[in-house]
Amino acid sequence: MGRSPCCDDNNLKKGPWLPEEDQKLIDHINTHGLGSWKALPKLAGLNRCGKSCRLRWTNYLRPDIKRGRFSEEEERLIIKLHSVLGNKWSRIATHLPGRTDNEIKNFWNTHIRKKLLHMGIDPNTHKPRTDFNHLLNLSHLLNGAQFGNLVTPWDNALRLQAGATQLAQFQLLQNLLQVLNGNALVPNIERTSVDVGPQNLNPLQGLLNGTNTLFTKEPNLTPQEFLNQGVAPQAVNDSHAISNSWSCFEDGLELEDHAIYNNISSSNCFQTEIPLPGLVSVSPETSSLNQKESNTNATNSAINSPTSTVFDAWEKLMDEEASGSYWKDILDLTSSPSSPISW
DNA sequence: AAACCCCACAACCGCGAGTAT
DNA sequence: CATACTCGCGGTTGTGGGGTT
Repeated sequence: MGRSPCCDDNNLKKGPWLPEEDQKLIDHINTHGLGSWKALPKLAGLNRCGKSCRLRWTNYLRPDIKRGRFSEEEERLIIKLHSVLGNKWSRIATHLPGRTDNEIKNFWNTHIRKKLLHMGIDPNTHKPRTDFNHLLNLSHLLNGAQFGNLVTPWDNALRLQAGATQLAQFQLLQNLLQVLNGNALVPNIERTSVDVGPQNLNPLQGLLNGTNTLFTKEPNLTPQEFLNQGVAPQAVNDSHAISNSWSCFEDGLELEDHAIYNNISSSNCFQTEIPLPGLVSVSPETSSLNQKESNTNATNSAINSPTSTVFDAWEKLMDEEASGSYWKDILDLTSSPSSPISW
């Protein structure tokens, strides 16, 4: 089957539309309604191909198009829909009255995508990014300390701080990842090293040498299994809060999308059937880190809120990280000689 | 003030699916 | 059934405007 000869005519005008052209198109459609796009240009007196006319109409001239900035509500909806439908912009657009697929696509590529990346979330998978370059970069400092090639005591202090920061970040990230993956919480930090053997006690080492990832796949647990493993009941409740928030969103989906959503969520996206744990650490080692409980409340409350999403938690985390107040307390704890952390 | 860079968005291109002949 | 054609979608590009150096 050959390609359509629709726009092969080189004499047809391309590029930005002039107001007169817009008016011709509008007048024609108002008078004759939508018919064959192929025939429209000639009938409307336009030196454009039908495809160009259709695009101009559907993306710009249609009277029901809502112009202007996307609201936060719309942005959240787009993110959620994208996590369910992927790059099905036309499908996503059907859930946002007055918005075109092209507009949503542009908004995604220019705003949301960057925002998610900044938050450490892979915009394609909606899971946390596996390329934590900043963590890896920091880990070089650790490696230096590990091999004893310190130059000055000041270097040592810097590396210690970097290491402590990384450990704290890793632990928190780990919990978040567990939440996002719908997995049980890791009881302690050594748990992540199980997959790579007892010699690899540094989780970052696994990241560096490729033997470990931030997404240690573990079996999903039922609420009862959660409890049996000693996870606080609150954690289970928290998980239901997230599930509820998702189910609210599900209500807004059409049946067709619902089927897709269920398919995705049960495989590699968000888990709603399996309860999600809360952002609480049960690690004996890290419990001392979490003594500064007030500092983690912001993150926890984000999860506790029935209307919050995982993205809220991430955003809060990143804000905390940026402000440094949260990490400062951890650093104060871990940079002391009696630091409970040892790799 | 000019040059350069970056960003947002409109528009284009190529492809696949669906439909008519 | 094969072919021709149209339509719609998603990826990509081009361009204008604003900000920065």
